[in-house]
Amino acid sequence: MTPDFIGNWVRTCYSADITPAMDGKEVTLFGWVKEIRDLGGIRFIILQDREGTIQITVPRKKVSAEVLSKSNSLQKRYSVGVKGVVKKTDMSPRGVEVIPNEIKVLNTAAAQLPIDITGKTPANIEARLDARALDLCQEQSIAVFKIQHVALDAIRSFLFERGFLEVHTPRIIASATEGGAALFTVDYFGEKAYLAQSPQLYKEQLVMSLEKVFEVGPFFRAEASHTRRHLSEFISVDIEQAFADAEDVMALLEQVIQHACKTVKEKCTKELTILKHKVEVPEVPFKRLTYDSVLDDLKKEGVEVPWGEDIPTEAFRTLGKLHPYFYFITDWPTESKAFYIKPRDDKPELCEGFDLMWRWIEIVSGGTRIAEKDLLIRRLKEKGLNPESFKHHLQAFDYGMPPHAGWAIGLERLTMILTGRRNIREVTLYPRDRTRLTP
RNA sequence: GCCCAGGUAGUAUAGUCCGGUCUAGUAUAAGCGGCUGUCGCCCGCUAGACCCGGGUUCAAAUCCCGGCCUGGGCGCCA
Repeated sequence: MTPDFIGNWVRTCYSADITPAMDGKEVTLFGWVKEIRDLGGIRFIILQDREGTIQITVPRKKVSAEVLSKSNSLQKRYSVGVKGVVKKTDMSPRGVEVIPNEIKVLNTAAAQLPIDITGKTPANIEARLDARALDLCQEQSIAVFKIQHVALDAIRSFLFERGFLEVHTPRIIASATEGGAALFTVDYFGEKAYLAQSPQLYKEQLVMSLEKVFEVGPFFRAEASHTRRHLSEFISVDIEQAFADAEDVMALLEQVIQHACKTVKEKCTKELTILKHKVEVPEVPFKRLTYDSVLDDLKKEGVEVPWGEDIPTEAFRTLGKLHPYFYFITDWPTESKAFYIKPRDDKPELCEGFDLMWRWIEIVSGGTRIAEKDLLIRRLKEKGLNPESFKHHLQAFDYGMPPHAGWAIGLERLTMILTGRRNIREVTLYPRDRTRLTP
């Protein structure tokens, strides 16, 4: 079939914009055939676009031969344009339908689709990701990414209003930022380079000049994780603030999270309905649990964690049952956190690092950073890292590094919470994990 | 890196434990035909699958071994 030309057609509205009040008005719609229900003398075509669906009703005896033959040639996923008249009716779900005057087939599609787009036979995550471009056409997928967009937009506006500047630090770096986590290597004109696992060191340097910065971008970790909450490439929402400590940025963070939840709840009612999910707006301040109190609570639940060690996932799952929403864990042992987290002045074995938890999942980590060069060098050594490979970072500390603090939100993990999805790959357009590099 | 589970039509599944009426069932999708108010439309017909290789056996989707692939858990972390 030869596709029609789009010509001078211009979309007048999205499917979702059509209301019974528009009865009799002519509209031009673009979209895709989602479903066809042909009853013989009357045919219903469900046209889908980004904003939803609308029923195109084709009564055989009341439309032109041209429209009848075009509508007859349609199949699922055909890309089409429809010019027609809105008709108010109590016989369609939204109280409206469109009677077509002209139909353009802009492109065809394979008859047998790799996944069911009507949702009658839902595909597994593997089949969905293999056919991701098509999978993303499903209204649930669209809802997920609209919610992510709204949440990120809310976070950005919130930070803009509080004087944060958006920055972009390098993805290609010469040495590890944190040690530990594995890095992807890159051939940089014959020199060995790495993909950044975090903007940590750069954003810290920027507080000397721009004072309050944030960055939204992808970062890379070459950990061979096999879980529902890890990706090799993930989006981090990072902030760093001069003349601030952990308490300051925690207060900012809980407001950011609250604002994102509130905005999504208000603006995404349609998407949340599609996903059958409810977003609860958390009250601030969030609960603040110290590492020591967490260990005590776990002990009461019969879970022993030796002091000084990181809390294992199983223990976090227990903790998540005790605290079923957002909560902070503070006062971690200095040794359990990264080298740049500031030890407490009064108790150096504890530090000013914190995690923001949601049930059993860590979604944010942050803290007061070390601003004093000698202490930073000592901490590097204690962590088994070579200060020499951090010399370019360390030099910044010779020029008036202010006290500062910051955090990093895992955007996909936040999106999981806001959308109720249980697999991080569902909330990632094209996820990269241990075994998936395509599509 | 370690551990567990699993690969049956386009998709999702039953059957596998305990080998044989499995000539592999069902739903949905697809193709053809029918139907003027569907909204998971309905009805009839058609076509469509046991991951690969080896072994055991009279007989393997089913049991054993190896491989490949996938999902999940742990560790690590966002």
